Amino acid sequence: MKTEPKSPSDLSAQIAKAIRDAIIEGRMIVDERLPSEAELAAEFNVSRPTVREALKRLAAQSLIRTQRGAFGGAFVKRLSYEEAYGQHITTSTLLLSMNAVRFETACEARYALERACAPLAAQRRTPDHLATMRAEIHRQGQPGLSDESFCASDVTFHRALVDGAGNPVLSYQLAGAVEAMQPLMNMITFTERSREEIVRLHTAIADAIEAQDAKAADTNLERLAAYTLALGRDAMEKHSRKST
Amino acid sequence: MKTEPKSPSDLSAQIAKAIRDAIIEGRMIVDERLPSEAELAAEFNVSRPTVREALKRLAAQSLIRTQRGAFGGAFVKRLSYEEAYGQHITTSTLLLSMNAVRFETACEARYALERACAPLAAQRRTPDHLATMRAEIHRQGQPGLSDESFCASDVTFHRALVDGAGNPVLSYQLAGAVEAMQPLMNMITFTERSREEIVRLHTAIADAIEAQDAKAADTNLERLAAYTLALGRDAMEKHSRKST
DNA sequence: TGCGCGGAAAATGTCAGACAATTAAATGTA
DNA sequence: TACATTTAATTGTCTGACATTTTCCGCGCA
Repeated sequence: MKTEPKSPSDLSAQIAKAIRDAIIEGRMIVDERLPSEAELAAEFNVSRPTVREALKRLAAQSLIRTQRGAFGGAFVKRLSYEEAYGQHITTSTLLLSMNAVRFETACEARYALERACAPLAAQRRTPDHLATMRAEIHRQGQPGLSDESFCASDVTFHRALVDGAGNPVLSYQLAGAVEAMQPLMNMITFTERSREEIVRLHTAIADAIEAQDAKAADTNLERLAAYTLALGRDAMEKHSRKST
Repeated sequence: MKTEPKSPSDLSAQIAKAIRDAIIEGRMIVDERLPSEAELAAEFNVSRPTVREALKRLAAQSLIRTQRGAFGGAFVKRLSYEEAYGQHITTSTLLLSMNAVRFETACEARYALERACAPLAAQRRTPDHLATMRAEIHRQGQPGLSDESFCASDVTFHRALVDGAGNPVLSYQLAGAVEAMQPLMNMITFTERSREEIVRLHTAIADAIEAQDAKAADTNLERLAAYTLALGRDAMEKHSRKST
């Protein structure tokens, strides 16, 4: 007398879904303890390994944490910003790398979103954000910096800009867009001249943010978007010529 | 002679991480088959259930899919936009519900991002997008619509707006911001007057998008943001008064 | 009475072995 | 050749056991 034999097999997925729904719909609150594996097994009429597979699925999504020992068990976990960042970045990166997303598409998305942050960042940036931006600009001017390091510094710069908006939800959403672009950016070879131009634009952006001039920040971000797009188009073209 | 007894216990997490890294770093490509569970068990020197728990973790993140039968097994999965949407929405919703995010913060993030899409949507919207927007506006004008349905329709309207930008990466990033707001929006009681105002603004936005007038779209989105913020503040205030 | 220590208990983590279910390829047959 | 049957490989599930970790409680001792 099985409840529903509709979806053929994969009991652990069904059980995971049932528990996940309970958490999402708020029927279980943070730090509440789930029944023990044995109890869940009895409740769902499956064996303990099956329940365990279900719990591991939830653990992979940071929905629960487990704790050994007496009065241990599985607990609904408070999803921290950091973990959410991490998951979002992983997903975004894979999405881009596995779906042959055009450089233009990713670039457009990233700068559109970043420009949305700029006015807020101009209002609210703290000395900390400005210091980070300046430090990264300085690093980007160092000769002998590898292309990878240059890109990594670029990401840090832009994250500081985004964080400057002082809205953690915005930072979270943007993290995916900014970080996921890095693998695509890494394919670009930055000549000395292009680095100079980028540093120039970064400086202009930092200046505008410091001066709380939203309009100037937007203008220069737009220029940077256009320049990055051109660089990327160039690199992609070379790349495709090589493989043809 | 264990390889690394550094992190005590949770072999399945370590194994999952090892495989996940291999996929993220591109050492395994889409549709490539992983070794069978028995082979992985031998390779990592653990039992099959432990390997299975690791694989379930990866399956929960849509990194692999499994297939039964001869020549079945676990395969690296192409992460589809839809699945990525789903994961992002789940994570975003939980992040907001579990971290006592202020209505203002979420609202600000959402409209900042949406306004970033508007100019692109004005350029590229198709008749389909316009039709969806008009249909939802019509629904929102129906009397007797529950607050929940009104909110759901609101989400559909805004997703059509975002999709109108014709950039799937942008749609993906925005999905989290727009959908995750719904539980917060659901706490608002929409009076007849507030619905009228929202419908009026939605109509103005749809008109602007249809006329490809980016500036008008932006202006009205800004107004909608301000109005939503005011409604939300009101609702939150009442809510906190009730519980005090 | 107060304190520390050790065992019991409860829970997750891991293992071993078995069987069921499913699927594609190989094989046999008309 | 075309179709049915067998077979082998692989995941899905179950049972039972043991290892490990952690908390709690009671006991002995000062």
